[in-house]
Amino acid sequence: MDVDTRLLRYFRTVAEEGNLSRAAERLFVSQPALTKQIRQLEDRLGTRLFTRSKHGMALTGPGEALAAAVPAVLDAWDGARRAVRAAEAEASQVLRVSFLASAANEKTQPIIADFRERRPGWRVELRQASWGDPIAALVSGEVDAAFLRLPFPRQDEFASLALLTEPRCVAMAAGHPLARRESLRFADLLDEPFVAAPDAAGAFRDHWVAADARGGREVRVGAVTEHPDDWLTAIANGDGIALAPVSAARYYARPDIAYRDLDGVEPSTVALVWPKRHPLPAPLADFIAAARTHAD
Amino acid sequence: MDVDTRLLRYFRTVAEEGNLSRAAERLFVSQPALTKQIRQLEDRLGTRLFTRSKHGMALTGPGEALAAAVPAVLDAWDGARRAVRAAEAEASQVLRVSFLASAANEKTQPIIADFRERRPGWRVELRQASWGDPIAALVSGEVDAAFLRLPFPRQDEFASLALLTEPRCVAMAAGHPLARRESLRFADLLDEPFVAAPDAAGAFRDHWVAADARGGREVRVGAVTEHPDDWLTAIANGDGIALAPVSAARYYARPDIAYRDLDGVEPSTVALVWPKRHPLPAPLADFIAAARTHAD
DNA sequence: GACATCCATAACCTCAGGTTATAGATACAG
DNA sequence: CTGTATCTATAACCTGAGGTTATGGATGTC
Repeated sequence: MDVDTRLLRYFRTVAEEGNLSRAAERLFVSQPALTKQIRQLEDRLGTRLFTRSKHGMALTGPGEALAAAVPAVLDAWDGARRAVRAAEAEASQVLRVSFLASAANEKTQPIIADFRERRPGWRVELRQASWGDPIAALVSGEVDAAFLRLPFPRQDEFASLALLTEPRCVAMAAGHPLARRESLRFADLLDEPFVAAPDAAGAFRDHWVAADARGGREVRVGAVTEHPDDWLTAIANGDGIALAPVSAARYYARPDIAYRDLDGVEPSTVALVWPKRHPLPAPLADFIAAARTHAD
Repeated sequence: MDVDTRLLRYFRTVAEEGNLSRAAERLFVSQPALTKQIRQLEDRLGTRLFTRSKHGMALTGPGEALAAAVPAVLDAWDGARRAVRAAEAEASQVLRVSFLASAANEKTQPIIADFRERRPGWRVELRQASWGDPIAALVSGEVDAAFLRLPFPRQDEFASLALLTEPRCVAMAAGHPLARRESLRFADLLDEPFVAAPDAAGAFRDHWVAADARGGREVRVGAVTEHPDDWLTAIANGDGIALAPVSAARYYARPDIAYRDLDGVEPSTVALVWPKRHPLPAPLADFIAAARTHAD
């Protein structure tokens, strides 16, 4: 009997949740799709994996046996994909790094140059990460590392090296009344609508609306964006204001956007992020070593 | 990225064969289906796994990395299924055993009774195996063991315990001219058409047409059958004759079939067969122990 | 007893995994 | 040098799988 790892992920999530409806939400499929898939897995294995009740789904003995065994299957496949990726990097001599916004600002190119000195013939391919899911390419193995700003989703599952920290400022439409002032305090902004990342970004989004500096008050959301271009456009249109690292004034200078110094919010830290795994592929280890020499 | 183990088996077979057309034959799919699936795997992994030429398919570096890693994935899934099956046997207290024809003849029931003494509350569920692929249920894990006659396909991949050996006779239509004789020599049968198993059964089929006793001459095939009922019908109809264990006269007695003693062919051995694996689930180990006490 | 929440089924839709037919490329033999 | 054989790739087509929405049945709680 063959099986798709998708089906095993479905099973694992149902086992963890104990409830089809919640598991379906986590998996971004409808509940009937999930119930059908779980039933199909049971039919093909020829045994019940769950008992069903009003309280949800409880694992049977065989279900527990499968729940114990599934991580090994999924980990083996993850390992296989990583082995393929490492071999492909070796063959093509390309390290893939995803990034958000301005990556590591002015440190980006020196890091890459340092790496190329350590690995003649190699190059670094930079790829834009999705704001809604900045670690997707890391998780899937499409990239080897990423320049991300702390915090990011599932941060404890990855290793990271802080490269630089810079203050955060506020970005607003050039014609915004507050744009007349050279400097602002965060307290001045509590009632302003914000351009924010999607809810799904969790702590990442909280960080960029400075949720911890609001004394429990909810942020007013003027627009939700997932890409820097959309983010800039929404700001320029006056849909809302946004916190930004001060380097944004350099990397995203536009006549219709004003950046103003800001007190009262935590600074922003850029880190190089990579999967927690031992041993690391040698080229990735070299890239990390190069980054370390340029870290603050 | 998710993957189906079917796709990994396709990849592995192509890697082994180095040729899509031959791999497609082994996998019982068409060559265009296989080329499409391999291409899809490459697209999803984002790298070439094979180089193509007139000589066929050669693995690339990433392809070799995947070829090295795939057994771990497939073995992990096999292990998961076995764990589920063992848990299910434990929960239901049922041992599943497949068999061909008359299983272990008169030894079958004493073995089962002995096992039930060792494991009160347990029972044995007997399931007919396919003649064309007698080990399918063993391979898939649907059964825990099987009563099979030696030789059987992929025999070296399984453990076995010979239970009994009996002479082979010849079965023929009751009206067959040779039915007048009480006893025959195999040399008398060389020109007779035979009722045979499918070619795919390999050594199993060779055994039952006594290929090794024919001095290199091909057998004349009067009919190909995959089930005992079809086999008996073909013999009774005079489509051909067949070698049979002498117990067939007891278990498959019919007025329209004559069984005659035969000299000049090897006897037939029934064995209990189970997967080579350590450790064995305790219930299966008990069944094997029970069978051992009843072996010749 | 009404409502909320759980899983299951029905009906439907789109696309994936297979087929056959055939094309293009290339190596080899005559 | 040409024809043939054999390799992989593509096109067109078909059936069934994996998803959806709508809804049903069961059950627990207030």
